[in-house]
Amino acid sequence: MFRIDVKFDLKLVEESVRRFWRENDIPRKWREVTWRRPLFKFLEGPPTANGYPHVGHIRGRTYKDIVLRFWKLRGYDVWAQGGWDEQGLPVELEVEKKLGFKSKKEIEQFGLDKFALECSKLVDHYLEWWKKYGTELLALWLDLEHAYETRRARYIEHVWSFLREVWKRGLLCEDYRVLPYCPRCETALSDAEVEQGYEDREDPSIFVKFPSRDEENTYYVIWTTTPWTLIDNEAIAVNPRFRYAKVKVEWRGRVEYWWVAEDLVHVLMGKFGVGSYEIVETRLGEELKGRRYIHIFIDDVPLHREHEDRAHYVVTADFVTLEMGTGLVHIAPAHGPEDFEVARKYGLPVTNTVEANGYFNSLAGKYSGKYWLDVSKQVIEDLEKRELLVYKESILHRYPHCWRCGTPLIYRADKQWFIRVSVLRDKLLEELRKVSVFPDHLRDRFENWITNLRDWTISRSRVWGTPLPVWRCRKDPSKILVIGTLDELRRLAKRMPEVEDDLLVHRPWIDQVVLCTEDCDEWIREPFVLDVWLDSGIAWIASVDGIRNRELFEKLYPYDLVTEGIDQTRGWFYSLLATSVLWMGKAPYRSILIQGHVVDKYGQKMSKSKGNVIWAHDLFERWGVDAPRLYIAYKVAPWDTMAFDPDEIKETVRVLSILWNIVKFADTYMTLDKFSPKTHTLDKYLDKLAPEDRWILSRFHSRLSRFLEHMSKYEIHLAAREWINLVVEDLSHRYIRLIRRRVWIEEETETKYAAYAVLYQILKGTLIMGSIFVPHLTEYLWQAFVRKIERDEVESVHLSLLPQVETEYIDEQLEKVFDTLFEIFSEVANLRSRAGIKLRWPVRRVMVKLPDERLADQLSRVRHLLEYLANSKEVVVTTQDFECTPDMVCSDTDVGKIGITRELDKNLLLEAYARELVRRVQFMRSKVNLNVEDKIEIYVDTRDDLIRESLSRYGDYIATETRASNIVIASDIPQDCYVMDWEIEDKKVRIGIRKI
RNA sequence: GGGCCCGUAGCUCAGCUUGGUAGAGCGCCCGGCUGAUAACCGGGAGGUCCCGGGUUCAAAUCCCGGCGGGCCCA
Repeated sequence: MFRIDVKFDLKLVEESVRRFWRENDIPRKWREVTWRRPLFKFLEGPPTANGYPHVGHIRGRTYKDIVLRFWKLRGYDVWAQGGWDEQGLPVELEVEKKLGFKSKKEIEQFGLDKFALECSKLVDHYLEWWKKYGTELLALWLDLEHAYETRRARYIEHVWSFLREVWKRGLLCEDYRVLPYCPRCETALSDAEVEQGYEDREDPSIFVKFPSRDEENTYYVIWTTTPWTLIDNEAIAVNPRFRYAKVKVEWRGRVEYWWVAEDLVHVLMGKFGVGSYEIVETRLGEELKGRRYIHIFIDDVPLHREHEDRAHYVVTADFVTLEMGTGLVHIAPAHGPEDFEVARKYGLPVTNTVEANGYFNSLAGKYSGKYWLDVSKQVIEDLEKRELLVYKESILHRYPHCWRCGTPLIYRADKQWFIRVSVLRDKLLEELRKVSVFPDHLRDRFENWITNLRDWTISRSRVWGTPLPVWRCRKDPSKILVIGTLDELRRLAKRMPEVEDDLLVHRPWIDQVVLCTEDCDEWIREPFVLDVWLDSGIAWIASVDGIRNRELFEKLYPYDLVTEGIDQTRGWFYSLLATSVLWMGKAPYRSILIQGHVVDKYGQKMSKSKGNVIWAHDLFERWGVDAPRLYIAYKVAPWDTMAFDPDEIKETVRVLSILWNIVKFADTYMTLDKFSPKTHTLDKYLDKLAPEDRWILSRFHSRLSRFLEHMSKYEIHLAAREWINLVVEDLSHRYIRLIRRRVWIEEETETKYAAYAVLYQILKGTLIMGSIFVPHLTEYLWQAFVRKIERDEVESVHLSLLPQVETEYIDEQLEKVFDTLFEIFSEVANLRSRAGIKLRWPVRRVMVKLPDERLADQLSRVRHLLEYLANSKEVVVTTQDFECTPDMVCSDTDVGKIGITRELDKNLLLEAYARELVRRVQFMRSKVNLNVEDKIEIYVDTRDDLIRESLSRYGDYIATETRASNIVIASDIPQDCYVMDWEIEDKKVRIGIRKI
């Protein structure tokens, strides 16, 4: 099943590994919680089942998996329960899209019950994709069998219990508030939701004059970007401390008087194109207070006639600034939180003529029945006609949009349910400070958010969500009852639909539940559902059914880690914190890892409309799983934005193929030589280790140590880079190259087995380390190599343990010596290519001058390695300067001065020819597909004396290198030979080989 | 308007905490190896370290001010 003598094919590898895991139940064994080992407690942030998983999700889930695997390999049990977010606006919108609905009315016509069932069905559909591509295929071993689901009755009961607790503490409130509404979804949104939807938008920016009632021919000039709110205007606000000017202007051929802030007069008159003007009077804002104006829609919107006694005058407010506008702010109490506050203070009427769907109602007179955006246009037109529009332009600004459907939001006053989290601000900050935030520089943002925290609007006028568990007494609507559990509900129920629990806890069924108590014989439910963030926010207890499984809950809470995208600072990270601090008095997590977003390779946000989304399914189809995983792991820090370029995955494929080949190399020779780690233990060879063996041991353990260090700080990219360098640089480029000669020796030498013992141990460690990034390939190699050589090793690499860092192996100086060694080799190669001497041609001498005596001394002791690498007869390492004679090429480098001789005497020449011959024979061997151990006979036909001499002097060498039993110099080559004609430096040579 | 992050080779990113001659991978060009072989290895070209100022013997690195990109808050 696991063979390494085949072509490297990642997708086949993954396929057979998946089968192995399935057949041997490895993920379940991996997840097993013994309660005997320390437990790493992870709380899964539930993905919303309203779409297909894409590369952004895969990134986040790869990190989750890497971290979980890491702790498992450190000897922990891991708590890895899955979870799904299945309700709320996101799901409803997908269903609406599917059914082709454009408004909430259509849902009602369709039937709430049918709609709810459609929602549930949609969730089922997407869950399949999430389970397969977002989880199992990715090899994210969450427990999906026991995954928590926010639509289940058991889960919803926790949200209810939480709210009942909030209610008991007097923090669940009902009140009029000005809130952002999505007119498309016809529901209010929370601050957290609004934060996610700021987008640039072009709006009209208009300056309007309100006629004064007290002064002849005089106007107050205000500025607004929301013309439609003028309909519900009730006052003008000025800053009591600013000075205002009454300006005599000539406008459209008439002379009149305008009030604006004094400091802005010049700028504004310029903007309005008023040629000549004159300030005739100035007043403090405070002095303007109480002055009356004529409402500009007094005729069009009859309602305002009724307000004339108690509104339509100048008020003062500190929030008025001079940054934008005129220093006079129009106040529409229903359409701005600040306006609302002012209205409360002055007792102004709160007029709201706009319904939740964005249409003006019958109170709006002339504007009744129109959509707010159209009203804006019409207001501008009307004001223009009436010559009340002083100036009009447009403005590009950040405007809140619905986070799910993209519709611009409107602010309007309505009755809503709140949790008074604002009173908890300090406690939340205090508890947050105890949490480790990765990266720490994002802590400020989180704190900043909490510092500015406002009360949490939790009611939504929607369908598919956790119902607000509030019932109101029919006879006395001031009486409220909050239900915490289904048991309680059943106990008090007077009427209840006969449906299963999971439906009962949803609209419309729950709406039919009528309760009865001693106080009141008929309690009717408030028809709201809850903000979906409350669902996932309660996961810290609901995921394990904590109100019933108290013991388990207490073992898990608080969790060690929660990790999601940066957008969740105000989403899930916050809702977890708020609910937990409210209910339990502390944060539900010890650390949070905040992940960056994924953008496309041009740095553009991925979106369906742009068509640049990379779906998990396509990604895996093309690249398999391990290569994208390693790519994600090493490319950037978890918290950085990642520009995802699928073409770059090739790089990680290359790394993985190198790993494959290294193991294949080891496997080939270890098998050939019957290496056994039980008899050829590393201990046995410790005093026979070559310097390169001691070097790779040191390098491995220092890399392992840094790997652990990085992982503990969630610097996953740095840990991955350590591992990649271990594979590519240390093992492939260096160590294997250095031990090749030793490994090729056919006799059973101790030095060969020493190399095997070292290489084997390091490869095992490398596979275990790498298993957190590339779980499939490492498993495959574990089975194909490690478990072939050690049958009693643990059955899966994922059930093994990371090796300990053996500090006694770490020798920084030795590592430095080898770094220097390879740098010198590099430079020699450079000098050779400059001098036109191929590596195959030996040089007489390499001179190295190092500044550091100790380094020079140590390097000198491994100069035989340099002689081998550089193909030099001699390497001289000194700290003395040497002369660069005319027969040398030299260079000064970072490490020191390096020179090589370029004279080629006859001896060297003969050796060079021998190598040339070897190379050609090797080429021919591979041409005829000979195996490593096949023996051959070589026939050489040449008339060149030097080549003949080379053959006779280096015959043994050539024979050994090419596994030839004999070499014949002959002018006629036997018929059954494979023959090729060659030219070696203009010398013609015909070579024939045959297998014997 | 405020806060945070980022700006280094054609591309993706290290280096910056603790100043000391600018790094890697990919791509490109050239070469090697042919016993890891549809693999592996080496070399080269390529940079105004976003701009300007300051501190310093010395700045990619520290400080100040801009510019550009991203995120967040108002």
